[in-house]
Amino acid sequence: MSRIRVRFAPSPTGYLHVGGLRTALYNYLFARKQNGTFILRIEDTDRSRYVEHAEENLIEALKWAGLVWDEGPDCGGPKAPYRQSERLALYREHALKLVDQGNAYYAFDTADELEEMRKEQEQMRLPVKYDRRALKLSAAEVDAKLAAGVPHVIRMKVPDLTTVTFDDIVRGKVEFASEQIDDQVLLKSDGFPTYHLANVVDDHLMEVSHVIRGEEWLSSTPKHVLLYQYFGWELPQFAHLPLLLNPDKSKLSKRQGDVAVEDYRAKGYLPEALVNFVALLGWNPGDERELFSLHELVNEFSIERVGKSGAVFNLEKLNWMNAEHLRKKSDAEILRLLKNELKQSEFKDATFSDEYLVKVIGAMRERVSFVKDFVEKSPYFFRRPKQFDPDVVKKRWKPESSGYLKSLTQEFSSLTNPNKEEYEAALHRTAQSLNVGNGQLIHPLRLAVSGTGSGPGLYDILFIIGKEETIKRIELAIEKIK
RNA sequence: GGCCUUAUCGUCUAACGGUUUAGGACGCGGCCCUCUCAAGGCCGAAAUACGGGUUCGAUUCCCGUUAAGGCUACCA
Repeated sequence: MSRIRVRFAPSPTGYLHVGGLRTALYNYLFARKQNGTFILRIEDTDRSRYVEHAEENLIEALKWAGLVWDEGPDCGGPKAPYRQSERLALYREHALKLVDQGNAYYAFDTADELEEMRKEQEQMRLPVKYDRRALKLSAAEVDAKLAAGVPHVIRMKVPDLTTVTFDDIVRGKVEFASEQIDDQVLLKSDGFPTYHLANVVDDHLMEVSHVIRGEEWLSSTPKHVLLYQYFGWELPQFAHLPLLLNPDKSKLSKRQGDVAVEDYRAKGYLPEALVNFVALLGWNPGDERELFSLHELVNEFSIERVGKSGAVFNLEKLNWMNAEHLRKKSDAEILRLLKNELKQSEFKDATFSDEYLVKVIGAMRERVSFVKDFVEKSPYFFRRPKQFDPDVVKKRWKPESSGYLKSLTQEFSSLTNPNKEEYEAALHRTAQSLNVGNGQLIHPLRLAVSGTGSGPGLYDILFIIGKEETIKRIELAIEKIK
């Protein structure tokens, strides 16, 4: 049995698409599970779409997600180079070989001529396809044009009247009539290969055993199969993954939301959550578990369980999953993330001890979905309330409240280093002496110290901000009530 | 238009012909817990696109219809 070798072969368009992340992830999981090799190959054969720093962004996003490759442009490997723009001679050599064998031919048509041809075909409601006009040229004419330096491409010659068949791991047997297959350009006039040629040549030379890619490639797979046959190479196994969809079921794209991994990163999603989420878009373990670490996914993944139908990218479930992954983290991990978050917040100049922040984490971890929620949902742990929620004020601050709060400050003042229970006891005592229900004190007090009507248990808040601060905040609130 | 692919709750999905009154999760609604908000627990509404076959029996197999998507470049 030959070694498992798979690759993720993105074109550097400037960012990593979440669909690309899913494809990369499945390749990675498949390789790791089978003890195979995961290769990163950059398909930069379109000079007109060159984007600066695209490759760095791609690598950055992949690393952020936690994926690690064994061979690639950054780390090298036995089949280097891993950037197609650095392998041009290879493609030319192979294209020429096909011409020699009669499986490909030169064509000298201009872009305008081709466009006109297509227009006519469309008008006559014919399938749009290269009409092989270049094949009418005699050998002498071709040589003359070549010698004269006329711009040209090399096209593959698709056989007539045959059926191209291949087995796809996710879709089963797929067939195409060769009449439907266009004489695809293999080598462009700028000397660069098209995807089809470069992809086949590289996959063979890099000994790729399984081609796992998006469904958008299914239609061009017969061209690739033909090329393997022309070269006399063994076919890899193909697995075409279902597409990731917009809410309207079209292929996931910009315009309808965020598609770049970096967008999700910037919005505060955890890499574990994004990875877990996209893993489940088209694959499931067969039982009812849904929460997985990358490591667990490696153990559970099987390409046979990949589904066939497209999956809508559902943000709400991603949000839930982010909360789940966040809550699973240790205090120490969240502390690191929170400190980082604080540095980018309005509190970047304030300092808080780790001990203090860990208390905040303990109080808030069941109430947040994102790290930034610690700051956004409970800013009162980092500064005094700036304003008091008007709806809550209306409901909780009655005329008698300021008197109650005053009593509370007196009671609290007598406490030394109170813990949660002592705050609670003190509040109960005050309520009793005032002859009112605990709620008459709890709600106004919560509002006074936090500015809002919701959050962790009141005594947790008091304990965290401390006695001096509690009393100060109550006093400031009393001013407001007046 | 042509070719290819797909089709279970709103969404992600389970069910590899019978154990199914079609299961789980997100979201949604209700209840419990409770100082609030969450978390948690319980309950609920919610789906096999349609039509033919095959079979003792179809979500599951076959055909057709419909719908959706992908591809149809000297882009990947």
